[in-house]
Amino acid sequence: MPELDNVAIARQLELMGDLLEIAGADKFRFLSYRKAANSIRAWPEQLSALADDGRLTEVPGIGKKLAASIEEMLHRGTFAELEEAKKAIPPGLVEVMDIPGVGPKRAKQFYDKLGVDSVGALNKMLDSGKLEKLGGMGAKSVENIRKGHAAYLAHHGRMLLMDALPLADRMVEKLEALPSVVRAVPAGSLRRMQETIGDIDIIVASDEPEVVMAAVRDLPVVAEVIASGATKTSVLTTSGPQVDVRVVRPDEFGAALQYFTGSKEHNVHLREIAKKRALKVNEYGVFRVGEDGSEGQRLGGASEDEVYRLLGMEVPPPEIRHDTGEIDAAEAHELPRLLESGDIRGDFHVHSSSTDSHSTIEENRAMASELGYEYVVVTDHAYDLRMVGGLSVEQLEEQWAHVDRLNAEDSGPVVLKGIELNIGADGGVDYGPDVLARFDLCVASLHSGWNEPAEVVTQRLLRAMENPFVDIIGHPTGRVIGRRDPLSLDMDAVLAKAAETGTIMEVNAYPDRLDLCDTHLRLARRLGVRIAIGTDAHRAEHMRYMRYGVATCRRGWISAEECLNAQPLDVVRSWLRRSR
DNA sequence: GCCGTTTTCGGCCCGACTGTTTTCAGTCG
Repeated sequence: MPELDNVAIARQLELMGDLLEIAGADKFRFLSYRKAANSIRAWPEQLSALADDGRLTEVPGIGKKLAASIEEMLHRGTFAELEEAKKAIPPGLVEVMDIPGVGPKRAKQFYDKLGVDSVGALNKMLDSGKLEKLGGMGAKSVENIRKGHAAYLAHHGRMLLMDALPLADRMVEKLEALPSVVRAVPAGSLRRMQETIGDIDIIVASDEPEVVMAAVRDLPVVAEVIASGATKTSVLTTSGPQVDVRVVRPDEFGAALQYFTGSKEHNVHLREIAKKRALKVNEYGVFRVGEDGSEGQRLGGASEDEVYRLLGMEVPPPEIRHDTGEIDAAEAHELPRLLESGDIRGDFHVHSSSTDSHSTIEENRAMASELGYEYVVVTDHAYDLRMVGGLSVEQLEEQWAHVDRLNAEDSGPVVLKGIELNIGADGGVDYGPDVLARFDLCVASLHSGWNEPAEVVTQRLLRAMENPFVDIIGHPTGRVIGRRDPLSLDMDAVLAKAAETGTIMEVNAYPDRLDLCDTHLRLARRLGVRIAIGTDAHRAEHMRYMRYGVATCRRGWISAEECLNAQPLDVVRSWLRRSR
């Protein structure tokens, strides 16, 4: 019986919540499953370990009942209630709810009346004309679901942050150019810098909403207007993603930005706290609630600072608003000062044209200079990755001589001699200690093993970390977002070994990797493991992806003190294992 | 199903837009 990790447990609870919702269960009952799943996904320890000590109920949202279900899951791989729920509602119906325009009620109706139990089955019904005959469904509703189904097929799976950010920036720029617009800011998952984005939310401050709504409908990137009311317009853009633009009065801007930045879980928790203090928070401001429960005096909401201040809190950075501890920290005025782009002094993972990059070491160095860096590391592929021209010792000698000349020439950023080693089947690396000792630093990465069991991959990684010349582990889980699952690894064991050996863990900033991810980073931080961001640039421009690495670190609560990139060169050297 | 400095019972966040409803339900965020 393979051990269920936290994500697997969270998924089962989410499925249970979805099935309960479709079945028409009490709202707060199914919400409690989702709430528990949310905190489990972010929990730094494995629940299997907590269960052994009888500490499951320490996780917020897990009570006696869910603790028992989780114990059962850990033993049997599933739990009785879920099996029962699956008999009542086919799990395929859950996916039908992913179609815009179909929620739990309609999904249930389609199943009960037409036997729809999957997206495919719904597609057939769309063509049959039977949907129109159902109660409460008119021609327009069916047409909306038809469009939703098309959008689901075309755009199922979310877009990468790097694809969404430039589109949002362009739209914001156009809107801010309007005379009637005071401010326009992207909110939602984009502002929280999530790895992937579903749709784009933009909040606009203006006293002339109708002018803004008309302007949004006329934006050149708009392919279709889905809905357009007095204060909200939803459009499909030519590149695919849906964009929702909301207009608020300038004195409501902070409240609206806070509200639409989310996350949903963060906001729910915030409003609970407000309510306990006889306050109400909505997208228009913070209000005192009257004795009779009526909405009383408006206390503020022009800025986000004001909203949180009225609740007695510091402002949590958008990246950490997941309701995974940031609200407690904000109330206690104990939020960490997170790493910022301005803290970054260099890049620890950059390839050159000596192997498979399009850019030379000089071009990388020029980019480092443009970015204001003090140093940049060349980490070309090592010998064993022959496929991309991994370097022989002779080629390395040439590169080192070249780097020495560059560093002697002028006063640009210092180029460090690095390498991206391959972790072999036995945990060994490409070169012997005599060669490894000559690098300034070594990154070591797994480039194989996607079909190996967790124990094997974990052992390879642990072995590599016992090599005193391995300074940094590159893209530790090997995932490629939307294309390749992470390696199955015992991350607790890996990070414990990193703490023990002083090995630094990489945050690979390449936008479809972002590896380590936020949850692993929070665990690393707890264990005292240090972090290095590398862009894995394969052309000099890729070094600009550093912003995605910084965002990932921020989502993992990493501060400048914990990040190698924020240190001056002499401190960098002192953190490396080889210098101890 | 969870949770408690108002509570171990009775709460649990809030509003906009759409369509088909003749007064509101469903969906979405």
